[in-house]
Amino acid sequence: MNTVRKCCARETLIVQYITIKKALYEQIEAGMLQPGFRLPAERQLAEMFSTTRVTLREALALLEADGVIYREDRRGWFVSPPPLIYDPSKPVSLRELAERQNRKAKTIVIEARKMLADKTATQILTLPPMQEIYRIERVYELDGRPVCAVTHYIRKDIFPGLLDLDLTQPMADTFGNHFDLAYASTRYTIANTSLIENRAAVLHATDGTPAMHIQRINADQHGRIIEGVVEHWRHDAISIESEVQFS
Amino acid sequence: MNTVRKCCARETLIVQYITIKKALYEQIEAGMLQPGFRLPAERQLAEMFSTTRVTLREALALLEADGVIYREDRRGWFVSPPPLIYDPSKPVSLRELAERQNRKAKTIVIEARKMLADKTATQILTLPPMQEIYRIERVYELDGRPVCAVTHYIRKDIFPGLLDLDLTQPMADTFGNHFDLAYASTRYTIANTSLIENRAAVLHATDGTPAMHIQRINADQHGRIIEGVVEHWRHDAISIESEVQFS
DNA sequence: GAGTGGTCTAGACCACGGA
DNA sequence: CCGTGGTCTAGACCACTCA
Repeated sequence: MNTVRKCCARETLIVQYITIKKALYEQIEAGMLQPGFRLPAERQLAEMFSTTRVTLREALALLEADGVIYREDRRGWFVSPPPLIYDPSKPVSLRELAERQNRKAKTIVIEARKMLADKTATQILTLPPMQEIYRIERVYELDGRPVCAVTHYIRKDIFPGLLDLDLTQPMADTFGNHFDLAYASTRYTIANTSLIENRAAVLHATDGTPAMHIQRINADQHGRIIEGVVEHWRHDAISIESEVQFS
Repeated sequence: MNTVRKCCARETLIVQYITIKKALYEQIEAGMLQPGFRLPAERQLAEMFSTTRVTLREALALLEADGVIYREDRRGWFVSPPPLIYDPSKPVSLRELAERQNRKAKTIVIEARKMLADKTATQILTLPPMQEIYRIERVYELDGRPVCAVTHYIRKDIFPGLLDLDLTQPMADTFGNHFDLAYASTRYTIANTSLIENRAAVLHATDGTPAMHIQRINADQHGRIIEGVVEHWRHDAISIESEVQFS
């Protein structure tokens, strides 16, 4: 048994899972493995690298953290497609964004209902207590892969009857076409989290999958906060890019 | 032995490491554990939750992914302080940013040298081949904790003698005071990665620690690209927040 | 020098996916 | 129904940290 004993990343000693990570990475980068390609079974890979599944999975987790591969719950590991370039400072719908980058986007409605504003909603929309709002849960698919779980918190008093409209459309379009309101400004927050429970499930992800959390608070042309959006992206599926002029 | 067998996150069955994660999270949120507090030893925690170190570490990894705790290489797990609020669309130095948020920032120079532009530098600065540039590696400390590894790629022809100046100062100040140049626009990219090797070492992090990667390409008032900045933040230490008016 | 985290082994059972 | 990934056990050795 080729038991290379090592420890301590510090001294550039031999760390198996780093070695394995690099080996797999080279294969992928060299274009041997195309986006969407499924890696061999974990037990098989473990044997190929003369190690155990636990150690192998350390290497896979690293590649996942770097956005090189991703996991479908219980289905295996796949090579990540290039990320969608996303500019949160521009009011462009996902559909438009995807089209411009020659990707196919699809929006799926998971749930849409009227509800009493919970803590999150009250805070985001700066509401008084006991307000009714609309909450819409959707999933973005990119080239057939579910990559983002979105929750919209929307002012019910401003958008009466919203739930009767086609909720697979970009929200900005619906707001514009049916209510004559447009996004005039947005405040956004980006941080890292992990997917759990329902959010993981709708993205076919395992509990604990790393994700990028984007929250937007949108105001209309009258300066009113009309909507809060919380997005959880599979973090390999997205890259934030923006350009700013300083005045 | 309380061997709660479970499987599959899907059905909300009992998953030990999720349970443990939540238990620890509650303790922390309840304010029982203050920022900077060191968690008990892994073996101790494992025993407290009647499990093994491997499973316990799954739970810790989840909390780490959520930015609730962080790891100092070989020293243990600590409760994360609140993140620094960071707006990449504003030309504010880290020093100023930290001060405004009542935090203490310190910049440490790791290495500063003249070098032939490598692939990254050539690409970022849009240089012809075989150009000499300055590369400066620094580390940001926040309240005494190293949280960000920064690499500056700087046009040598535009900033002659830069290396003789005080490189612990904010780069914008140095550019302004000594060369009469200011940042006029920036293009930035945000993505996730993990820290490895040197970058991990300077932040006292373990190989594979999740990190936020921010790259900025800065132009001066004459429209020239003068500097590329690559930052790797411990991802619990930072939260991106910005506000935009659409025109 | 004791204790801790970093890394690794060699197994195991379960539930789900897909044939 | 088989193979796979998801989860877990019960150990082990090493190098580092810190008292």
